[in-house]
Amino acid sequence: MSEFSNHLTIKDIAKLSGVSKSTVSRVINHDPMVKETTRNKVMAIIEQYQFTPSKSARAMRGYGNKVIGIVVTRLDSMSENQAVRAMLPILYQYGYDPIIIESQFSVDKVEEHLTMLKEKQADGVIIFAFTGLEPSLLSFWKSKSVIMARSYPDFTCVCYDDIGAVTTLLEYLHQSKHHQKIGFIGIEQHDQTTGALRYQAYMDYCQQNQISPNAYLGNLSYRSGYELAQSILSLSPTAIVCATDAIALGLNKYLQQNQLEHIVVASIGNSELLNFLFPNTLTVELGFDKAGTYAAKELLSMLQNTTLAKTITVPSTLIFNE
Amino acid sequence: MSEFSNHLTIKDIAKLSGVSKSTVSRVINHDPMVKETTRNKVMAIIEQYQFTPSKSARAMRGYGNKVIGIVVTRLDSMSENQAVRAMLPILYQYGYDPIIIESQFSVDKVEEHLTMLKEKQADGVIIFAFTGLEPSLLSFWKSKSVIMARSYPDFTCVCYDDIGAVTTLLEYLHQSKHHQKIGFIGIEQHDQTTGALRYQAYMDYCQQNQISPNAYLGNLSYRSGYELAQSILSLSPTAIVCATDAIALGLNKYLQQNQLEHIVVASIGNSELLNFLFPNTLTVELGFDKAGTYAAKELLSMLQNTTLAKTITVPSTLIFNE
DNA sequence: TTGTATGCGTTATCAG
DNA sequence: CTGATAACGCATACAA
Repeated sequence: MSEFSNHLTIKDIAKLSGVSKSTVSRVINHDPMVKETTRNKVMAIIEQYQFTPSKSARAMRGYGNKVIGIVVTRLDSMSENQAVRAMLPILYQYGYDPIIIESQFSVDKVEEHLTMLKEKQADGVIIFAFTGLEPSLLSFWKSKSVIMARSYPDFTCVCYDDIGAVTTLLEYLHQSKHHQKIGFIGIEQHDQTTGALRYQAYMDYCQQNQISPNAYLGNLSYRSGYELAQSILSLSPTAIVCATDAIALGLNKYLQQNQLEHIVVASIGNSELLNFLFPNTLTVELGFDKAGTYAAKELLSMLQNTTLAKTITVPSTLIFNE
Repeated sequence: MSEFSNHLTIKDIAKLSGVSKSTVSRVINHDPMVKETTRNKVMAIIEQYQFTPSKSARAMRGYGNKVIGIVVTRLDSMSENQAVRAMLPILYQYGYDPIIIESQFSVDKVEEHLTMLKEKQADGVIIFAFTGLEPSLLSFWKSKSVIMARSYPDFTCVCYDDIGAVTTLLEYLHQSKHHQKIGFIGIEQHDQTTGALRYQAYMDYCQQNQISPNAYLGNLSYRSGYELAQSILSLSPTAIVCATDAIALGLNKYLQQNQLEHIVVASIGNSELLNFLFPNTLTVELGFDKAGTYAAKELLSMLQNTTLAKTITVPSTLIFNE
């Protein structure tokens, strides 16, 4: 009767195989103390009935329902995607269920998702930060979270080397290739990292090396790069550094349309697409996948032994296309 | 003593607020039968101690740990991404935890993930199919899964209108624009949908309309489109249909380099990128987001009342760029 | 309206 | 080596 309810428990398996609940439990948990023959007997029944122990029940007994939340800004962000792809295998390996959520750059959504994760009693969170996200929101998670792409005091963060990336590009263009007139197309400064940090790095380098700055700031889109191209060309630079691959794409398109392909374009990202369409672009890679790996491993170690907060900066690397 | 262990239970809350466990439970579950005053009393304690009932324990009591697995081929696939983004909000709304996994086009990985989900007692699965994936693998999930992008008998599937998309493009080029020499660059036929189906649709249309076919098949990459461009041009087509946006990108690049921009390019996908770089490309949209919505809703209704398997084909729509 | 007792499916402790 | 039995944290029929 009650056996028909499709949902078998160890109790049923016990009855079916003529042993006690305890023994079934032992078999399930690979207790070495059970005799070969009984183990086989029980295993047979388990296989036959396709039995799987109730996850909820064993979770209650400590065999944790380990889940960690990953809050990305957008699922289709190339950079975050790469980082997430690096995290997942690590998380799985340690028996965690990653649940991925989109914030869509909305603080409200983050809050909403965070309380949801709290209710679900998630063990930890990885959050991709964005402009406007205040650390106060995250206070509850302080000891069990890692923040991506931004550095907050008292939190564990994994950052990209925005400044280093820009500087590397500039040094290469200026010192190795002897460009003197180097322009910059970036993102408006209300974006703290991709915007302000990269712009500042450019301005700083200019000042320290007596280069007269030639910079324009727009937004994250391809179009922005395209539209700002004309302005920046008025000072006839021989090289232009772009804050992102998307901007470089737009710029390259403009240069191509106007037969200005002798101008060197440099950018940050190293996306496959840019590399294919405009292989001459000089690029520096920020290390998104490495960042993902760091983040996952760091969170895991935080969850085991309470380590103290630190900020990891992933090194950027200059790419030489063949 | 034992109260210090940070992990409070309703028992503790009960003691703290001078009521019984049951009453606390009632408050938590919004039982309307509890008196205002006692509710407030208990709520106060709950707030004060930031108490959250054990997820696992209440899961065991039926307040289910609803989780559904989403197996994508690659997290960074544009099309799947779009579909997934449409699914998530729906799933959340109904209290399900989506857990996203990558198959990386490997049957073994799918199998591995599927048993993992089975162990976790996931309630349902959405799988993005790929060439080589056999329905036999999915037998266990038959009544609680939806397959994306491919149609298997006896399973609930959400497919794209590959044939319709190609036909729409051809009809427009041939009948409205009177092109007579229309080429095709596709994917090799071992890919059943993007490859074989779209190719067949092209061949069929050619045969039915006395167009002499001019088709080449490669792989999914930008480069493939670029490399096949030369071959296809030998028959000097006036329009070329591409199986995907990526191919169209490659083709467009070749045409641009060789000043052949008078040749009309058509493709399937309608990605923002292609639209920006080569706005003259004629595109048809497959409806990835709509597919995601369908899939999620369908799975949800399957999980409630056991409906019978059906295949939904998402209609494609021709896009007119301004 | 509230408290008591019981059960959910496991695992852990202790005898046997 | 195995079998009773007591937890685990919560929900609920039943009693008060």
